[in-house]
Amino acid sequence: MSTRGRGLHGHVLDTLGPAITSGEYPPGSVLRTDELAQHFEVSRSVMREAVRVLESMHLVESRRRVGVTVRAKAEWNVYDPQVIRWRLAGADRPHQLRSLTVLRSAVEPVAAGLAAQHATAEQCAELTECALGMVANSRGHRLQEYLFHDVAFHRVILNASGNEMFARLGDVVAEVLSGRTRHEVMFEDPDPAAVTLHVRLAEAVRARDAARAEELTREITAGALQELDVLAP
Amino acid sequence: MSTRGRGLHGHVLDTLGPAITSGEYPPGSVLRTDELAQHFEVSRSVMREAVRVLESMHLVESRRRVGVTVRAKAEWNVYDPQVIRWRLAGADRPHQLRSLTVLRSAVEPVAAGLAAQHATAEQCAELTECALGMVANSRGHRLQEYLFHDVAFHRVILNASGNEMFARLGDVVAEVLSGRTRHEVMFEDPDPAAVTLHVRLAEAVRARDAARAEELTREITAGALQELDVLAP
DNA sequence: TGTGACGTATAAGTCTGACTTTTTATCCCT
DNA sequence: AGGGATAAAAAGTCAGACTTATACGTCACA
Repeated sequence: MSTRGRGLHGHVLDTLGPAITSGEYPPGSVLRTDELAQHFEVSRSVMREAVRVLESMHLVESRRRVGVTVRAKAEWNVYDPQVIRWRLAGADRPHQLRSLTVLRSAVEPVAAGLAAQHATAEQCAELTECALGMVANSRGHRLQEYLFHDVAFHRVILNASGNEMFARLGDVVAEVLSGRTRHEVMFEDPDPAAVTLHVRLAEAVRARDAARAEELTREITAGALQELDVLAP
Repeated sequence: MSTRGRGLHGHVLDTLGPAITSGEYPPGSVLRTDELAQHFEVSRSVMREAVRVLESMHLVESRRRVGVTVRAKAEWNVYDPQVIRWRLAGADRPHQLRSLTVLRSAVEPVAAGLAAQHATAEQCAELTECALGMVANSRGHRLQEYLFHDVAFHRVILNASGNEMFARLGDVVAEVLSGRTRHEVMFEDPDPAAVTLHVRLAEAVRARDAARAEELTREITAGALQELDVLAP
């Protein structure tokens, strides 16, 4: 998924991107296009295209007579899904996971409130379906199946909010949730309280109760934050 | 600011990017690199670099034997500052402004709460300074000066939250605020209630009162949303 | 000794043309 | 009509030559 071989420049990015975001090339480092091209055994044209992409993500800055300079972390386009994926795969994964979870705790409650106002009948149906799927897979170590429905649930909420900025966070939430299941210690079944909250949230949206939907989502994201505190001190 | 002449490919992007985000090339449209290169009177290499950047923003998809296809709006990286700027300059500016303001109403209250917990003494000082600047310029049609302090105020809050995802929304908030002053009808002095709220928010952060900071920011963003409702029906 | 003008080396930027690869559409044969 | 060979089209890749901006060192002059 992350590595779709869409050409040589894609392969270069898949190596160089993580190298930069992981700090292998610290901010201020100067790279030279020619050297990189040799190192990756690609032509300068391909290398230049890769550098342009990194530049558009504000990871690097290219200046004449100087080279390609790695920018300060504070300048990176941290909302770029590609950058998020690179960072989640790298060393500061825990830190990144926390940042994103805090973002979730801000955005999702408001999104849920809007979803309660704007969700179509179809979206309400999807929501209850996902919630039921979560319940059905909440026991017996069916983590993959549970995750699938959990991700789908939050995606529907974000989409149903009717706000495109919220909707585009679906991928981010998916990464956070799946990352939690994949990498962190999560051998046990999911918290029953969380499952119940999702079921009640689906009901609240169906009932057009925006305030309740918002409050329930606050509890869900608060739980996610708390869980993170337990796992990563 | 937006058009920094960082080369020919930058100039191409400044034309082609807005053309795509404004719907001049609707989703599904197929462009050909060679034709575009001729049209912009640049070499294919330059054109290819521009296309790569657009591709990294998920605005287009490049496929062999087909061409460069404009992607559906739902796939765009709408958090990319460049994309945001292009869209704010285009036709669906009102829609975009609303989306971003809703995002603000979700993020800023939580950010303010965190800021109250983590702000340094220096940041607290900056905050009160900005608030005073707003007060000083809240009368007498000093809109530019008021805007300057308003933007700085919200930037400090987002930075002080200690969350990098929030911090990177500083530019977005700046665009929204300055856009409001620049394009919309805002000949009158700013709402005195809003000014007061900012002053009180600075106090709340200084007093480490997270709950109050969050609530005050909710009122501020609610006001911004309401203002938008009045101006754009 | 400090300072400013000047020249030079360097690395990115640009262009061109030839070649390769992938994918799609067409055509032909069964 | 269906399926497989074939051709065409567009992106992808590469190599090499040239251009341009600019950091840095040098040297003359104050």
